[in-house]
Amino acid sequence: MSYINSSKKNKIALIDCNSFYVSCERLFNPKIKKKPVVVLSNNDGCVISRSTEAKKIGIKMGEPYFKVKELVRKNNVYIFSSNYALYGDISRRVMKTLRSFSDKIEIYSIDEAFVDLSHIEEKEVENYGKEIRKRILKWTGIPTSVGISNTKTLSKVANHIAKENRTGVIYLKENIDESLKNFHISEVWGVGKQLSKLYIKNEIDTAYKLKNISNSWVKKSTNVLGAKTVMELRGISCINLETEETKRKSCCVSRSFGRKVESLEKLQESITTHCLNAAEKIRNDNQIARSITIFIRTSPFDKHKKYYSNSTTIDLPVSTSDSLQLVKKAMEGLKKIYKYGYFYQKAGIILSKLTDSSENELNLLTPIMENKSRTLMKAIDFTNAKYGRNAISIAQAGIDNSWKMRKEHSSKIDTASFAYLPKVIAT
DNA sequence: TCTGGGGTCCTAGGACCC
DNA sequence: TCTGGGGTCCTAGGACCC
Repeated sequence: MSYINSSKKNKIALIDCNSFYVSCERLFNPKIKKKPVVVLSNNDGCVISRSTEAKKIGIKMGEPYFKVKELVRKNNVYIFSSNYALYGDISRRVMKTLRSFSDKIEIYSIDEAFVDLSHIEEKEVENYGKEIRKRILKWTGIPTSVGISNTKTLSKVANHIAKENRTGVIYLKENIDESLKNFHISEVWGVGKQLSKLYIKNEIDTAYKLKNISNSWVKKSTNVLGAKTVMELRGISCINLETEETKRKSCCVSRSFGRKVESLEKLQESITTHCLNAAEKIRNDNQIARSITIFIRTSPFDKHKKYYSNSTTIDLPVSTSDSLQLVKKAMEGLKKIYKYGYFYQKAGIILSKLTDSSENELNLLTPIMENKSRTLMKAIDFTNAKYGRNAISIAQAGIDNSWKMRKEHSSKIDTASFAYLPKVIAT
């Protein structure tokens, strides 16, 4: 019994770019259209984006590259190392295009966004979705899929279906149950590996069955997020559209090594580099950190060597974004957790307890030095922005590249550089 | 030989206080 | 010798997302 006219319900669209990283590479390389293409993660480690053709061959998402090398060779799959500067740039263009439709938009990740379509008339919704697709494709060259329904979770379902049956746009409003019956539990947004296992053990293997379990059972067996997912499948909106841009609460920079690292010295170099990059990132957002975590680990996959993983967190007396102070603390932390005799595979740092840097101006404990350091940091950031990342660094970061990432398949496209613009020859 | 990186949120349990 | 109970805050670890 409801007084609410169903047409008054929320309508939320999820716009998701198809094989986003692959699509970005294709923009600048027409010859790989319709061909199997794969983009690899940092260090050329795993498959993180696949074209439809590559999916058909049987290359799985997240699979280690070395395991699919044979498949790649046999099928002439085009391989690319990831180029995040390019993907970030294309992403901004896609989102800008989306904003030409509505301000009520939540940028959810690099390749997807929720848009509120509640104001669109019922009979126009699907066409509107088609128009969004068309414009993004025309203005940016990126193909998308659009799923629309009453809640975020349902629009995720709709989007998933649109991707699978290649219709481009799905407005899920009637016969939702039929769709949910064919929707595997593990594909539901918010249901990961662990929850899938739990649900399947309890004979809940489709979205439809999850929708119909009792509230008390979900709450007891999972947590509030589990309960929210169930409500959302019922069409009751529990997860709001976050249209305000928020600043990050922590900032992590970490990398696997191209080659295993044993010495403290090399770890110091990498941690210093990561720390400088993280500090620059938070300065860019006018933030300061109160806490810094350093972590190192050996490979969890190597069955023949002993595994070691450790981290330490240091609270700073006063929040800062000063690279030199942060690096000093990071080095202290690293010495605490470093153990000789291991072959390290990855190292990183996390800056946390981030706040707005303006908040520190009122803090009487802030040393006068802070002003001096701020001027220095500004000069460094300016120079690095102008002459390229790490144009100015500190000696501690090292110049020997032996531990740095592998990146053997880069397309080297840089949309911020004139040198990489396609050339047109007029005769 | 080779298995990514960067986030958020939730919760159990410990520390602490009265 | 006996050794409470309830509240809050914090954090590490886990689960999830892309």
